[in-house]
Amino acid sequence: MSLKIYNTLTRQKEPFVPIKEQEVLMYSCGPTVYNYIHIGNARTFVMADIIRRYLEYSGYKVKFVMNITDIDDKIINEAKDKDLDFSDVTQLYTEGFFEDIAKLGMRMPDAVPRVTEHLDEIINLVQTLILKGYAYESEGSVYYDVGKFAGYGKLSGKNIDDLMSGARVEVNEKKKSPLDFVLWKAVKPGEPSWESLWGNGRPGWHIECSAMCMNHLADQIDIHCGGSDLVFPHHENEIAQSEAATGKLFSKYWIHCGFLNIDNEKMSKSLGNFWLARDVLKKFRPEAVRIFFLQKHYASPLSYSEDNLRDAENAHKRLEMIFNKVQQALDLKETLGGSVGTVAINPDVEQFSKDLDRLEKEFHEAMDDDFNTAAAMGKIFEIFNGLSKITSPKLLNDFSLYVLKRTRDLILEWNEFLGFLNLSKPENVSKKYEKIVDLLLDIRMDLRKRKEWTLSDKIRDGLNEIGIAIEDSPDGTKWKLK
RNA sequence: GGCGACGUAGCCAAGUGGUAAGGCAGGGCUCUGCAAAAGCCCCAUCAACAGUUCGACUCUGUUCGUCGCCUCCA
Repeated sequence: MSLKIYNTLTRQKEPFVPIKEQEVLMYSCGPTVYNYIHIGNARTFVMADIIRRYLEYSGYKVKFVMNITDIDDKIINEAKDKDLDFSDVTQLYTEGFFEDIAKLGMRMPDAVPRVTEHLDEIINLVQTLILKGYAYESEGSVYYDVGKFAGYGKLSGKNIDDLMSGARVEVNEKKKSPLDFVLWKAVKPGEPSWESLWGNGRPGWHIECSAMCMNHLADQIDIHCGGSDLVFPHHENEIAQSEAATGKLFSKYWIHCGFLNIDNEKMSKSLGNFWLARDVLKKFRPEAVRIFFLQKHYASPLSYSEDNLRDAENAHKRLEMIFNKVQQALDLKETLGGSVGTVAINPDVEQFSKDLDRLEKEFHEAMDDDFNTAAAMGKIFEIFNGLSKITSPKLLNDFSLYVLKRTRDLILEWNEFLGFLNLSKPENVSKKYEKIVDLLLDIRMDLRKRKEWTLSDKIRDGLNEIGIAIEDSPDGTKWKLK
């Protein structure tokens, strides 16, 4: 089975066929940097990153661009409130954005263009639209003449008449039609501005994405993505601008990520019901956040709650534990220099091996079915459930090790785009600290041998209180930080 | 008002015209000085009603409920 993608433009799932074979040009609308991103924003960015990396895993060469909008009303307002220059605001939150996406395990896009570095391209594009008759200048501003573009509304399924009748658009005498949107805003006193053919001003919202997309990718791209709230007007307007300017189809596929809801309402900065990604990440590990996202299809709304995050974190802990057991079994073989018993093939291991073939196939089918990560995660949990049964040291032999290694490698490959495990080295606990804990456990072991339970439990409870969990097992006592 | 999405176990959530993945929580058991951890096992008939069908949770219609877009928003 090959990849299918739900395309907002056609309202159906379609086979994915890029414009150029094996090469994918992909653009995602990035943040407007007037604040840190919230966890709902993060969902969209993480899903775009996953799609990008899954495409790479599937063998495509992907060029992925995500813009940063670093000039707009909200930024100007934030700068005024804080009595800062607008560039101080954008610098702060741009850096914050990079920190957040790194923490979330996203890879940097191939390019992260900023609006303020693309004024020439934007002005040229606006000029092209004027020359082609799709835009007009009015008192130093330039507007897009929506009525001139025949395909207006094709992405969002709206038509101009409906939009007119239900118009909640502000009346503006400078515009021919209330639906016309601004490409270039004439400067207002005290606001940052740039020179243009129409006097000083700044770009409107929408035009920057068209300009930077064309500049960093091409007139025609394969995938354009963003949150569902961008379908109208942002993406609709991008299409109008880009296609009017080039006469070509702008993006072949449009992918939209569902909202993150909170208390059954869309999380949004304007409603004030949001959690900053960085604050969520203080409470929950990044892998838990990713699993939380992955367990629901990207296009559906997802409910944020600490309970849901906690569930995902518990699930992650179990995956991590089982993965570590597999890793330990494989390490053990290296310790033993490759010679482990040649016990007869265990039926459980054999069964798992068969299941794995099936689950691997089903995993790929799920991912190829419009990036159904929820179903794909189900397969991963099934694999881990099977794994937990066959990591017992008693079962180790050449066959089981072969199966474990194959599974481990598969998990590592999938983790590359899903990111449900953290494979970086655990935080270094200082050697002294380790030795002190080991010493205490050594003493406790002696006490236990003498059946001095009160004292030995005192050590256990004391350690537990300061965040060190003790587990007695037949192989000795283990400890870990909680 | 226009357009769209959704309603699956205590919670989260896949999926399908032939009798429901997975996660969390919960229960039982094993191990164990106790505890913890881990392992094993158990845990739904798919909002309601009507219709199409040999057969529907899956198709059609109606009802109820929830949410989103149409204005800044990932």
